[in-house]
Amino acid sequence: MATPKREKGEGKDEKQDKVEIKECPECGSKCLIRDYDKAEIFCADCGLVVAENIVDMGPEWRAFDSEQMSRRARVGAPLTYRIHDKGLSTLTNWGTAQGGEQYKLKKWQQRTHIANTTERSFIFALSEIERMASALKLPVNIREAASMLYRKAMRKHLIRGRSIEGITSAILYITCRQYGVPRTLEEIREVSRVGQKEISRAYRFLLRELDIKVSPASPIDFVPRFCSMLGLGGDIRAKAIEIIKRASEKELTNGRGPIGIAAAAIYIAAILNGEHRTQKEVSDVTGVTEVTIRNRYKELSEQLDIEVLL
DNA sequence: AAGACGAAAGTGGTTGA
DNA sequence: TCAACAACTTTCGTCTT
Repeated sequence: MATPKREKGEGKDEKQDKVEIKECPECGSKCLIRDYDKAEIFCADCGLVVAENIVDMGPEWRAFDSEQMSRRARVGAPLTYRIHDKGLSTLTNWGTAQGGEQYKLKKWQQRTHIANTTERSFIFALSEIERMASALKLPVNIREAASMLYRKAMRKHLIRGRSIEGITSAILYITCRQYGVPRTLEEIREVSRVGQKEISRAYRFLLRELDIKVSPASPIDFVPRFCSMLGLGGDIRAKAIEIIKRASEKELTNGRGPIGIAAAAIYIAAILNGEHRTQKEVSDVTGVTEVTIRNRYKELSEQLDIEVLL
């Protein structure tokens, strides 16, 4: 796991109006994520913040931006599942034909109907992956990996009888994890059209059927994104990661949820660096409750001898 | 008034007989 | 298959700033 650090030649007076960066200077991956809200580019693989303050947005920008945000937050009109083949299949409904040309035609229609619908659902699945990945701001290589995983699941006939929404959501969840930039189940659910229960059902199903092995997510993997969402800079991110590493050495993270650990470490790191965030703020971003943040941060500060003064 | 605290009961997933 | 179990959530009253 690469340790996040500042980019080398980051001069103070270096004007960074337009930044065009193809790959991460740290790990060389093409996993750069451009976060317009926080105006920074960071690497999805190693968490390195490649560039900050890309655009200097004035206050007026904010208003425009929030409008754009709410538009982006809407995931699109609800789909109509029922009318997808209504017109065509009723065209030649002379259903009493038993043999001859009409029978052959009907058979042919049934076959192409099946081919059309599986193709349709496949196209729909890919567009769903694209839509959700876009809402989650995932880099292209993760989208491609997700599409490939869907093809694989299709080849093994794992799709039939299951909702495309559940499968595609679970596939994104899996792929993000595999690429070291895990999303929480809740984040996936927010851009999905189905509930958490169905997503995790599909998730476990896919892991079993494709026998994919996913190592449990490390709390560190969540830190860059959560920090970014809280408006916390690189120093705090580094501090939080250091806390997690020390906790991990003392085996304080065993059996604990990685998100809770990450949330607590960030909470502590922010206070230590004089940029206090309330437990509620951290809770809203991470999706774990304030109670869990409290419990984890009590454990961590106690066991690691960190003085946390509010 | 808001944030932090912690007890107690409830939930959903994992494990082991 | 079922019950025990651990982690986490929900809820809520209390203390602190």
